[in-house]
Amino acid sequence: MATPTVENYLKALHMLANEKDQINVSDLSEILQVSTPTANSMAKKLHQSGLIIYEKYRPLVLTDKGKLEAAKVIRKHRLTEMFLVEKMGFGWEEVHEIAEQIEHIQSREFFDRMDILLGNPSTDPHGSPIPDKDGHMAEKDYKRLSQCQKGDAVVLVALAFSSSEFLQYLNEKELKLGLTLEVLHKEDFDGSTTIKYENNPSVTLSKMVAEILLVEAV
Amino acid sequence: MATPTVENYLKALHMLANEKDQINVSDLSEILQVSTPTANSMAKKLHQSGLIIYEKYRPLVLTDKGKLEAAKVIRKHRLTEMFLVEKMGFGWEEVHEIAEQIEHIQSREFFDRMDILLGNPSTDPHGSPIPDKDGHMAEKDYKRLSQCQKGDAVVLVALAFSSSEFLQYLNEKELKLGLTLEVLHKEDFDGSTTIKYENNPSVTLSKMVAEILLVEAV
DNA sequence: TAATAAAGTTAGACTTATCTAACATTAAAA
DNA sequence: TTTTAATGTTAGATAAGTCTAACTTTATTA
Repeated sequence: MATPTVENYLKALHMLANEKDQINVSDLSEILQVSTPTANSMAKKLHQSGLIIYEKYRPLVLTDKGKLEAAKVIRKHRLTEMFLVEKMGFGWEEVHEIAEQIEHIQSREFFDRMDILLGNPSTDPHGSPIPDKDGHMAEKDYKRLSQCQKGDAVVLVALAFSSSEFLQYLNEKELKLGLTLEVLHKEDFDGSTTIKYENNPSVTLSKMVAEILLVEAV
Repeated sequence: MATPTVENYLKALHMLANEKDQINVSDLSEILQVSTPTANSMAKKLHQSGLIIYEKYRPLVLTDKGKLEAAKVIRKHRLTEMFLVEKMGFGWEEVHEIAEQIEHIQSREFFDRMDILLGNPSTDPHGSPIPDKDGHMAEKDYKRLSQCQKGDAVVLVALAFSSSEFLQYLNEKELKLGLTLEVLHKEDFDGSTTIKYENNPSVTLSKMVAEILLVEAV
């Protein structure tokens, strides 16, 4: 069985693979907050276990086995986040740290039970897809709110980023997944987007924020 | 913060303190399945942290600080067991191994939430008391079924031992906490006890089993 | 293309938690 | 009470995961 440390490296590699086409040792060291020699020696170890392909001075590549193991960890993490929100009453901004620990629990039954109680959810509380038991993950390519035009009506379905600070910001604005957003105005000057939703007065979001909000046409 | 390993040592020490009046290094090594030198060196470390009193060749004694920390771990373990049974549908014979892992999660909020959802339970699924947040634990001194006389009617309230094999045995006999047991017969020869409960035909329990079943007068 | 910067690697050390082998002390038995 | 058995301790080794310092390779830029 993979140690919690190995699980964390696999998870990081899987996330990075979705963001970049080349994963360097330094990417790994940065995301996991360890020194490059540490990431390097772990890369060798993962290679020995057949989880990645590692060759000196070359980018890191997850093997199929590595991808599957990584998806399993991500599944455990996201099911946990959903469970914490739906069944235990936590806010979406509180669950990451706890799920970061619970994802390392070794018990198929425990996570299967969560899955059943949640009714086989397909996404976590931030709209990120939950891999199925075989490691398959619906990699949807959502549009960003920043790409929408004046007059568009869209549903907020996911977030491209979900730090607890950012989630708290969304809480203050009463922005939640599932809301229908109407684009009232797009400011060319700074790329900001003004929207209206629910009973709130219109709200102007910076370009940075509008790029994080992932939407689907109504 | 205590590491998971330290938490395990403290838990073991607290359990041992309730069973014996002297805790030797070898007791600790046996219960935790480590070598005596390992238990010895950990004892020195716990002493340094002010969690136990350790002197060469002397029995180990938990300090107040150590007792409190141990009680906190036991609280996390037992709340988890109760949560797994009451909120996630696990059988009482399945929860120990999972709770053994979850007890090391570092998040006050997580366990507080369990506590609230469970309505501040005072015992775990096996009838063992759950310490409160200050580490106080109701140390009830229940009578054993083996001490009951013919004609007694008692309620099964807790178990003095709860391995998954034993719990499975109780499942087969449909014995659960809360049941009222009538003592029909006591066999002097082998110390066995014959009881009747619910709609079952009468059942004879060995002396060994009757000593594990903790009861209260109806 | 040669010099410099950035990234990657090796070597060696540290910490935690574990082990075995050897030795010391206390307790039990003859 | 002396011998033997049980228990406890020390010393030294190991594995996982981490670090810093020094060196190598690849990439960038002048």
